Amino acid sequence: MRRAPTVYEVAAHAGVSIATVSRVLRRPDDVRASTRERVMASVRELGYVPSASARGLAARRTGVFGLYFPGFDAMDELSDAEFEQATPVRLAIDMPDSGDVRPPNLYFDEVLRGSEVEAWRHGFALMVGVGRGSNTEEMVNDIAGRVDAIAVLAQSVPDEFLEHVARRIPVVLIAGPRRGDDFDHVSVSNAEGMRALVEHLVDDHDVRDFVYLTGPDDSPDNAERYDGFVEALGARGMDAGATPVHHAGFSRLRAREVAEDLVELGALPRAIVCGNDQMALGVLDVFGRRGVRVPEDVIVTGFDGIEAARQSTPRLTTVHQPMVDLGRAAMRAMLSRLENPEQPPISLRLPVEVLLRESSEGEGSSIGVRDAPIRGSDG
Amino acid sequence: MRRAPTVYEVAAHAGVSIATVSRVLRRPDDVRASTRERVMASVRELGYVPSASARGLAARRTGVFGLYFPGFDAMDELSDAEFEQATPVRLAIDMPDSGDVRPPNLYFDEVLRGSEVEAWRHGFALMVGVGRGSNTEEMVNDIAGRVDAIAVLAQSVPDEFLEHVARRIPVVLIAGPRRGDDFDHVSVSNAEGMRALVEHLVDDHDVRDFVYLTGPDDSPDNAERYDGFVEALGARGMDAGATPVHHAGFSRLRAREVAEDLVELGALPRAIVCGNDQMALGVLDVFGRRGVRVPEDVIVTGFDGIEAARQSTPRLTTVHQPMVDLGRAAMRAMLSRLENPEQPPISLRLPVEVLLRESSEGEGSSIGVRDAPIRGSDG
DNA sequence: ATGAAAGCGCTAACAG
DNA sequence: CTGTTAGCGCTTTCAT
Repeated sequence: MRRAPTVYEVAAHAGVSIATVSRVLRRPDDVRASTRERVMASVRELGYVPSASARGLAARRTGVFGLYFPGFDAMDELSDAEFEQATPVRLAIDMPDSGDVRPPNLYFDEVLRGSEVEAWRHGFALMVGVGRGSNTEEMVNDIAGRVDAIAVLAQSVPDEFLEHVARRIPVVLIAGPRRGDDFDHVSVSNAEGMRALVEHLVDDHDVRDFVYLTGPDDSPDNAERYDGFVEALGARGMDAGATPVHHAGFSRLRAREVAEDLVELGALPRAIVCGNDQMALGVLDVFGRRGVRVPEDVIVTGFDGIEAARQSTPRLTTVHQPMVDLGRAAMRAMLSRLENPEQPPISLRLPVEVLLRESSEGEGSSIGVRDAPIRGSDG
Repeated sequence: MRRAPTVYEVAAHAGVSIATVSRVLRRPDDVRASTRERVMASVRELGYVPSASARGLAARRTGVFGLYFPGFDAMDELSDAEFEQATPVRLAIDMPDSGDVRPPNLYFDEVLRGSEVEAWRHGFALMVGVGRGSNTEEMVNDIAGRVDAIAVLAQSVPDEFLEHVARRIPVVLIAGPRRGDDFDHVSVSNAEGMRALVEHLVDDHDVRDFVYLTGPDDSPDNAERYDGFVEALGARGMDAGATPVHHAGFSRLRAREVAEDLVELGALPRAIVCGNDQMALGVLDVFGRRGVRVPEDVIVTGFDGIEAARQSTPRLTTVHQPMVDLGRAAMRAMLSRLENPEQPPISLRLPVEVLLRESSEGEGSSIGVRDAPIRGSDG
C-alpha cells in the first residue's frame, strides 16, 4: 500500500472539487446522482478510505466511544517470547487442578459485547482499554483523547483522573456504587436481587437458618448483596445477626475450604447463600464429593449468573446480572449526554433476574415458587 | 465539560509556545525541567487532554490498531427497549435447556484479550469491531480509516473489501486458511495438533477403531483438523476411510443426537474423536446419562481447549489453541509490517498443545503417555 | 448542485 | 532549549 489516497486525488480523478467528494460521502442526497456515481467510481478505483483523524478534527467529533475496564495483573507478565520457532505441537498431561479458573472474564466480555453492539448501531465505533494496574492514567487519557465519550468500569480509575477527563468529554460509570452526582452512572440492582432471592427461600422453602458466604470487603457489589440479604431477613422479622458469615473472597477455592469445614463440623445450615457464583460452585464441588445432597440437605445459591452456574450439577440457583445490557445502557447514556449536555446526571439501575434452578428447587417441575413468574421486590 | 482546552490555551496559560506544549507531551526530555513543570501544571489545571484527531492528522499515524471479527446474528435483533422503567427484580424458574450455550465467544474473547495487551504494550490503542452480517464493508471501512493497521478474523470479510482496505493500511488475517500471498497471516497448527492427538491414541492406547465427529463443511478449521486425523491414521498404516464420520456442525446439541444413535445402535468405537470441544461435551453428556464409561468403554476427545472442557466429568482431552497468542501475534505482525513495509508476507503458525486428560487417560497418574512431556509431531 | 476558502488542533522541520 | 511556520485531510459555511 502506497501513500493513502486523499480527497484531493479522488476529486481530481473524478473532475470535481473536494467539497463534492466530501458531500458524496457524508450527505449523498445533496449531490446529483450522476456526479455521485462518478465520484464513487473514483473512490473504488483509487482505493480511497477517508481519514478519521482529519474528519474528526474538522467535525469536532470522532464518532468513537471509549470503554475502559480493569484487567488482570497476570497479563502484565506476558513474555516477549518469539512465536516463530516453536514446535508445532506440545503434548502435555494436564492434571486436574483446583484453582479458580479465569476470573470474571465473562463479566467484562459481556459488557464489552453489549457496548460494541450498541455503539455501532448508533454510528459509533468502540475503542477498548483494559487496565493493567500501572499506567491507568496514561491509558485513560490516551483513550479520552480519541473518543467523544468514555465509559469506565467502576473502581478501575481513581476519581481525580476521571474528573480531569470529564472536563473534555462525558464520562459514564458502569456498576459499582453511586459516585456523588458527578458522573452519569449505570448499575444493577444488587441488593434488590439478593433480597428477592432470600425472601423466596424464606417464603417458599421455609428456610430459617442460613450461612452467608461473603466476598472481599472492599467490593461494593459484595456489600450491596449482603445488604440485600440483611434486608430480606429483616423484612421477614428475622435477625440477620444470627447468620454466620464466612469470608471466601469471591474465590471458588477458598469457598471449598469453608465448605469442607462446615461439613467437618457438622455445621450445615438449611441454606448457604453466596455472594457470587464462583463461591457457590466451590461449595457444590465439596458437597458433591462429600455426599451432601443439594438441595435436599442444603440449598445453595449464587450470584452473577455466569455460564458455569448453568452447567453445574445440580445447576445453580442464582441472580443473573444483565451484563450485556449494562454495556448497552452505558453507551446510551453517553449518547444521551452528548445530545443533551445540560441534562441532570443520569442514574440507571438495571433489573436483575432471579434464576431458580435445581440447587434450590430440586428436580421437581414448577417447584416451590407460587404462581408468579414475574414479580418485583417490594423494596 | 465546556469546550475542550487546546494546546493554544495551555501555551498561553503557561507562557510558552504551542510547540513547547507539544514537546512536553511527546518528548519531555527536549524541554527544560522548569518549563516542563510549568506546562504540566497548566495541563492539569485546565484539564487538557490532547486531541488524537489532530495529532493523528499531523503525525500521519493514529497510534491505533484495529481488530475486526465476525459476530453473532442474534445480536442483530437486540431490541430498542428502554431500560428505564423496568422492575428491579424478576423471579423466574429456569428450566434446564439443552441448547448450545454461547457460541465460540471465548474464542474471540481471548483473541481480543491478547490483542489488547500486545497493542498497548507497544503504544497502540485498540479499536474493535464485531461484524453483524449486514454492514461488514461499512464497518471495516470505518475502522480502516481510524487505524494504522487492521487485523481481521479469517472469513469474516470478503477479499475485495480487504484489498480495498489494504491499499491504505496493512491488513493481517487471523486464523483460517492461507490466502495466497496477499496478506500477512497468523494461524494455529490445526492439522498437526489433531495428528499428534490421534497418533497418541493409536500409539499409547492401541486404539484401532474410531468414530469421527466433524463440524461444518465450510469451516477451514474443521477441514484442517480432519486432515490431521487422516494423516495420523495414514502415518500408522491405517485406513482413514474405514472410520465413520458423523456431522454435528460443531454443535453440542447435534452431537448429543449422534451419540444417542451410536449408543442405541451399539455402534460404539474405542474412541470418538471430535472436531471441537462442544461436540465432545455433547457426547459426554449422553455417555454420562447412558452409563457408557469414559474412557474405559470409549475414549472421547475434543479440540479447542475451551474452559468448559476443563470442568466436564470426566475432564476432556483436547487440543488447546493459543487464542491469546493469536491476538498477540497479529498485533506484532502489524507492527512489523509498519516498521518494515517492504518485507515479504508474514505467515506465522502458532503451536498448539495437546492436553491429555481423564476422557482419554482415565484417573491414573502419568497414564498412557510415555515419558515425553514435550514432543513435536514429525509431520 | 457545486466550488472556494477558512479553519479544526496538533506535529515537525527549521530557525534562532 | 524554544518559537515560527507550514501543513496534515477533511467539513463546512458562504457564494455562485
